[in-house]
Amino acid sequence: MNTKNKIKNLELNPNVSVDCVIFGFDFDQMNVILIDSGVSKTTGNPRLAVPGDLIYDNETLDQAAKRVLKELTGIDNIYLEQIGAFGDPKRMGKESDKEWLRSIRAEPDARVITVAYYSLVKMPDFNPQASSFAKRAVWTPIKAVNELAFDHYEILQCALAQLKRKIQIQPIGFNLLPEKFTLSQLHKLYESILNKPLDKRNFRRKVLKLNILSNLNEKQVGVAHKPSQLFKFNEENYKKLSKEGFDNFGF
Amino acid sequence: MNTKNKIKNLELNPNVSVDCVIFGFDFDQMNVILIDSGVSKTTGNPRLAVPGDLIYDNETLDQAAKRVLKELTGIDNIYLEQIGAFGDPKRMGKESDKEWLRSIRAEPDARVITVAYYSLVKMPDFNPQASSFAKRAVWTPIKAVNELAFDHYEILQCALAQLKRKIQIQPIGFNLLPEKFTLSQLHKLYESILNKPLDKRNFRRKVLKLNILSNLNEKQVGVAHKPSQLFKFNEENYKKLSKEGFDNFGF
DNA sequence: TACCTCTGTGTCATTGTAACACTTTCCATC
DNA sequence: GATGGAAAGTGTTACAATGACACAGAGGTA
Repeated sequence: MNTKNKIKNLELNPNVSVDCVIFGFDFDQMNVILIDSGVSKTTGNPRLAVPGDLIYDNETLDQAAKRVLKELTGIDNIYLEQIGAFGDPKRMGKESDKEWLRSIRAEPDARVITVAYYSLVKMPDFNPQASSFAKRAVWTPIKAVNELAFDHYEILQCALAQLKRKIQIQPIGFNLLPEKFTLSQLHKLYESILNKPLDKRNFRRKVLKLNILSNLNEKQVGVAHKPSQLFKFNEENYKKLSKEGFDNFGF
Repeated sequence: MNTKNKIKNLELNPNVSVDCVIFGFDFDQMNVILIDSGVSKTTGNPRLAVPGDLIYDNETLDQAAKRVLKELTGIDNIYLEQIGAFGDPKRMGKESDKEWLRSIRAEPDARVITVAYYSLVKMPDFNPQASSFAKRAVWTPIKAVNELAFDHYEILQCALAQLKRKIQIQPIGFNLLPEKFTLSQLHKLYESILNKPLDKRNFRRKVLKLNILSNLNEKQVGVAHKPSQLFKFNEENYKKLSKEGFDNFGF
């Protein structure tokens, strides 16, 4: 019998955690927020991970993901989408993982399954502020990520795969750009996510035909070349389009 | 502190379960396996659910799903794909759910999050045999399903949505048909899953162009109309096609 | 004023899609 | 053995989407 106080319902559930993969784009490449919990005594390297922690028994998984993200990075008010559950019994088996868990968990040996979430945010609007057991929380270029704690590298790869799939079906890319953006920026974003070059003319044709961009009739200023037109995402048109059974953003 | 014996590692984890949505096709409509755990004293109706139960601490989620499915229905040796995690704290809140849980769980009030899986099988090859706490395990037409225990109705709807998405990207439909099948059967299957009529000639053209069907040069026998050609799924061609970056089954 | 850099644009050939109706083949029945 | 029923099987056409491809324009910098 589990001795947790089920009446208070304010206790951490020792067996279920959530992890949040937060993507941002800096006009050059895709980035992800990682937390650093200090140097591992086992490996001598920083213990890097995606923000995540145990859930409370009285919150939904979605709520837990939002709460944990806020507690560890200060980031709030974003839409998180579930990736799936990860539950290999050995997912926390590395010695450096165990060392970390002993320092933060009441039951460091408990078997934990985690539910992963991801989200896309405008990088400049979200400056992660480390707190709780995170010593630092920083935007990291995805290409520079190699080893992460637990199974977080695998989770990141799943998140990337889901992002690729999703961006071909829904115009989620706009979450990653500022209010006003150029077609070139959008173009570069798609190339970064899909990790392949896309023909400029064909890209423009296709994205403009969708009719979900509004030309602001403003130009870039202060650039050392022909200034670009600025656009914004037209939410009303997108909603109309969605209702008509819109389903193809494929590039 | 959780008092579970973490050394033995052979105890059920009270907080995590798996549920399995198994689809089958009977040449007419889509079906799903439901278990019946007896009549609810609260509602007077049978308690129907998708097969599911708690996981053990020493098995992966995938292993748990396979084990649970086998224990409750006798079905073995199938590929299960994860749908996602469901973790509303109120997901087991109905009185009839609680009544059921008290009869089968050591900790009937524990908060349980569940990880859902789905699979497609050839219906005639799998006759579910109820065991464990399942009194009956039966193929049920999806259209006839209305109320299920816990959040299983929601899980079923998610499984259906995933099936629709998936069948447009991968040729998973063949798992639902016998070795030898006719194009009309395949056609009807797609119509059943996508829940909309598809033009016969266009469907045939498209599916034949993919070059993943082998014409067996055999005919149906004993039907009261022009007999149909029989085909089988050509796995080698499909594998070739996948490698070349095949990504469109869309209808 | 020459040059650098990125913006912005059109055509054509090919392929995919959606809509549409009649003949063929087998069995069953009379 | 003739008739009818039931599903199989088959082509064309108009239209939309795709992919490949190259050069002039606008602004800033040196």
